[in-house]
This record gives sequence, structure tokens and C-alpha cells, in this order.
Amino acid sequence: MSARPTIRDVAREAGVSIATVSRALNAKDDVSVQTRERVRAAARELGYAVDPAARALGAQRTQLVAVVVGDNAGPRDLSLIFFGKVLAAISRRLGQSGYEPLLLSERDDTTHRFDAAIVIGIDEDDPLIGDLAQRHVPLVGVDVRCPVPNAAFVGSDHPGGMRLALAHLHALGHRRIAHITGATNTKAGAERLAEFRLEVERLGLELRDDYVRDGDFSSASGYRETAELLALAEPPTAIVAASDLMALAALQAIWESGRQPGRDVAVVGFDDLEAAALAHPPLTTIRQDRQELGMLAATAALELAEQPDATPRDAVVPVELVVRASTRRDG
Amino acid sequence: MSARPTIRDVAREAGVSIATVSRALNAKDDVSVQTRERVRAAARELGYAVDPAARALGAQRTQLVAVVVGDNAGPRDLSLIFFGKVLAAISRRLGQSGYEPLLLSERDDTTHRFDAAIVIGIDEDDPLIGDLAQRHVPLVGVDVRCPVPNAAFVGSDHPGGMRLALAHLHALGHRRIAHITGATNTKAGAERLAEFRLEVERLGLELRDDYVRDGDFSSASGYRETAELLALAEPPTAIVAASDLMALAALQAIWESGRQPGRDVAVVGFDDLEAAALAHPPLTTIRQDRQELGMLAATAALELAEQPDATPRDAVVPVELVVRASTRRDG
DNA sequence: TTGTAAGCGTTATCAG
DNA sequence: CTGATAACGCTTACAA
Repeated sequence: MSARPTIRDVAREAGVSIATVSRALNAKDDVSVQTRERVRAAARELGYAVDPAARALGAQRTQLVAVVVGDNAGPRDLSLIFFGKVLAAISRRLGQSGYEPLLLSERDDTTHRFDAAIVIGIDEDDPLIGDLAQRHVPLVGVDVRCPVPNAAFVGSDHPGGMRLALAHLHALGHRRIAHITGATNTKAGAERLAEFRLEVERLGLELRDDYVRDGDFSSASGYRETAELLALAEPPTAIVAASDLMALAALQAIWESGRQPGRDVAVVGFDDLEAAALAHPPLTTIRQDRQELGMLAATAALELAEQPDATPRDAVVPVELVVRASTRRDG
Repeated sequence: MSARPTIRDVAREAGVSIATVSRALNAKDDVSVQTRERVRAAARELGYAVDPAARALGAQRTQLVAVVVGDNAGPRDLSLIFFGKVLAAISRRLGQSGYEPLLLSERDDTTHRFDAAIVIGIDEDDPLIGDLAQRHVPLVGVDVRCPVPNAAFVGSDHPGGMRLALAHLHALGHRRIAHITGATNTKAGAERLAEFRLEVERLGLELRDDYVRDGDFSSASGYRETAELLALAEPPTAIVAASDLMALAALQAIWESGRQPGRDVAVVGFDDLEAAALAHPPLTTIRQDRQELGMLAATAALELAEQPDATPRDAVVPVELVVRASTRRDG
């Protein structure tokens, strides 16, 4: 029994034409309130729901938002550690407006059509961005500034985060502060590094080349560079790592050198992953509001999907210093 | 310029009818090889790609697989910590076959249509499962046994994992072993608990009620229950936690009690999250092959999508004991 | 405010 | 093996 009811069934039930049903259900303003209510009642009665495929074909909109999670912040699965929460928030926000996220692989043949796309963790010069722009897909970059017109941007306040970290350490009396960078082909990595340099000068500290170490967000690089730092003739008393994963690895390297993190070397991370609070000692870190990031990205995508000519506005999400024992002398 | 080419353009270019184009492109067997090649060439030439909406309307298949990540393993965002990697693998595998994952929220109005669904981290009696089954959507459960006919199952070997953990600890000489359970409304939580009981008996150890503590996978519960265990008159010498998050929290509680994890109390986790190796001491754990889990789930979904009457087969993915310092006396 | 009817781009049926 | 042609279910001018 029960083939899915179509718009025609609803029309019959409500005693109107299918065009009217369509209008009523899509909340067009040119339907009388009465008819609209009657139609809606009929639809509810029959358990009718628009067929998205038919709608897509007829109206050229799919109610789908593509989400592309690249891997410039670590291999793709690692990126999902960071972005999982963002993804969840995106999904939630889109759902509220009757949209749904389509999870795209970066090198997908991208067969499906969608009304907007959110890109995360990909490079600014990724050809994907050009492709999408050319197809007139409204774009939202999360921590990615898409170099095309009409793309929205949502990102964390990375420079602000670095300032918070350095101010905190400086206030604790640290003067020899090192930075293990993230991948500098990402906005997060590049901005944190740039601000580190500026702020170190601003604080009147010496900007030593050997205190700026190339990492790539991965724990492996964090471990490696920390070991190098500790081996210096004059090791730093504090390390700011551009990711929690690197910071956790730093703690490990510090323990293994016979020192005690917090007491002997202070460590600050970035992100506030779940594991940060569970570290030993618990990790001081710059928390990013991943929930808010996702919410804003989704909202921007919806706006652009519904009026592609709207001028996309940038959103910079504040970050927060979370102080834990890894920067405490009595750690 | 350049409206997307349609099947008609390809037909014209190749000098055949649109019906033939459709057949050729869909690899039907009733097209001559020559025509097929000619059509394909024309399609490539024009940069033609099927419009998925039109296809969905005509053929009743969307090339979409819904992925529902519930939150019975922690709030939704937390679940993504575990399942992010699974998700990535699903996405990759689906992409290979021209399908794409649609990320559904559990309480979504599920407007979109899809050819199969993969459910993760939801309860077996979640109404969603019934809904989907009724709509004749082929189902694949990851660590969820869907109580409907024709649903495939993919899961880790939880009992095997527990046996590995206990055998390891027993071999190290531990006799007072406790378990902090996961949420027992999940297969992972329930099976690990059940096997813990069986195996403790099998090893000839005493099965003490106060050594079986109710957790829910979250770090908070891990911390709480570990503290309780340490406060016992006769605390255990080893703890098996049903998740790494709980195990990491256990390490913390142990440190804070003035004991040293590994030396004084051994800890084994489950999952092998990225953070496990970065803990202090690094965490011994039962690694789940999340990549394989996702791959198998996607493969099962594809099979069912393409022939819904195929008998779904169960897949149990082996787990692996990863020994690190948290079970080493010299930890 | 509402109805009629022409697409939207495929797939599938049925002749040929 | 190939070609017409009728669905598929909806949106949207255009008319009324």
C-alpha cells in the first residue's frame, strides 16, 4: 500500500490545484491565509513531504550544503578531530532550516549538486575553490580565506589567541618563550606565527630564531621540536605550541628529558581538545569555540544559498585562554 | 555562459538518441560497444555529467547514503571524536563508487531521500531505525544491531578486546582487576562488561561487585569511578576502562591520589584515540580499526543500495592490544 | 488569489 | 541494438 503521497494527492484533498499547494507549502505571499491553512492541514493529514529530487529538478535548489573537510591540518581523519565539533554544529544549524550537509571528499568528482559549500582545512589555492566558484556555488571558508569574490569567511581570532598566551606567560615571569608553529600554509598556523613574532617584540623580549620551530600541528612534530628546544644551550622556559596535539607531545618530551612540565617548562597549546584537560599536567590552552564556528559557517552558507548576491560578511570568533596546570610552577 | 550540458547535447554530439546516451552511460549491456564509446567520448568532450536530481526523479535512486551519528557514546560532538575516523573512511569508500554521505541529525525531519543509511552510536530501539526500515531504506549498523530484517551489521570484536586486556594484565601478575564500564545501552559497553565478568571467572579471579563500576564512556565518569576504586579498603591493582577518555581520566585520578599509574595501578583503555599515545604515561589500550569499520560499513551500504534483497552479512572487525607504559611497572 | 500548462533532465517502456 | 515518448513530482510563468 501507500505509495508516497504526491502534491496531487494534497491538491485533491484540499480541493485546490497543485500550483496552489506548491505556493502554500513554500510560504509564498500570494496565497490566502485560509487556503494556505487548508493545504497545510491536508498535507499533514496525508503525511505529505516534498520530494527533494523533484524540487531540485524544478527549482534548481537542492537544500544541500556541501561540507569539504580537507587535510591541511593533518591527514583527513586527524582533521576531523578538530573539526568534528564544527561539523556537528554545522549539521545542527542546517537541519534547523531544512537543509542537510553533504560530506564531500576533497578530490571527489563532486557529482552532486548543492546550494552552497563550506570548506574547512583546505589550502587557499586549492583548485576546488576555483571549481566551485566557477559553478557559482556560494562559498564559506572556515579558517580559509577563499580568493574569489562573494565568499564568506569565518575564523578564530588566532592573533588574539597568541597574545593571550604570551601575556599569560609573560605575567608569570617567563622571558625565554619559544613557539612551535603549525603548518604555515594554513591561516591558523601563519597568523599565530606572525603574531608571535610581533608580540615577542612588543613585550620587549628577544626574538631568537632558534626559539621558532617549524611544526605542522602533528604530535610527531611537536615531540621532535620540543626535544630540539630542550637540547639548546639555553632552553626556553616556556613553549607555545600551535596545537594541543603538539602541546601534548611537548609535555611528553619534557617528562622524558627528566624535567617537569609546568614547574620547569611551561606549555600552552591551542584548540582545547577534550584530551587537553585530561593531560598530566592538564594543559593550558587557547580554546577555540568550534561550536560557534560551525554555527556561523552554516548560517552564512544558508544566507548565501537563499540570496546568492548578498554580500558575505566576515566573522571572527573570539578565543579564550584556559589556564591549567601546565603553566603553573607548582604543576 | 555555458549552461550545463544535458543529455540532449550529448545525444546530438554523438548522433544518437537520448535514450541511447542514457543506456551507454549507465553501462547497460544492450548497447553496442562502438556506440557506447562514441557516446562516452562525446560526453567527455562536452564535460557532461548526469544531473543527480533528474536521475533521482526518474530512477528513484539518489546515490546518497545517509550517515546518522547518534550520541549514545557521549554527546554528539564527543561521538565524532570516536567516529570521525569512521566517517572519513565511509566518505572515502562511498566516493569511490560515486556515492556521497549525507550527514543526518538524529532528530532530523529527514527530508532528503537516500539509497541506504548507516547508523552509528544510536540505541537499538531508537525509533529512527523503525522509521527507516518502514521506508524500505537498507540499513547498516555500526556497533548497532538493528532489530529489523535485512539490516547489515558491522562492529568491533569487543569481547575479544576485553579478553586481550585481561590476559595482558593477568600475565603481568595482576589479580585484583577492576572494570569501569561504558554506557551499557551500547553494544560496546554491554559486550565489554559481559566479557569482563566471564573472563574474570575463567581466569579464576574473584568477581567483586565493587570492582565493577558504572561509567558512560565520558572522562567525568572515568575520573569519578577511579577515585571510588582507589578509596576502597582493598583497591584494585589494575583498571580496565571501556574507553580511552575514561582511561585518561583514570590516569589523572591516580596521579592525584599520589600514586603512579603503571607502577602502582595499571590502566588499560579502549579505542586508541590519538591522545592515548600522548598521555603520561602513554596508555595501553585496545585499538579499534575505525578505518576498517567505516570501509566495511560503506561497502555493506553500497551492496544493499544496489541490490536491496541481498542478504546482509555481519562483519566483526578484530581489535588489537597496544601495550604502552600505563601497564608497565617501570612506567 | 488561483488555475493551466510548460518545463526541469533523467530513466524506462515499448516498438521497430 | 536503437529511437520515440511517457512518466517522475515539483516550480513557475502566464492567464484568468
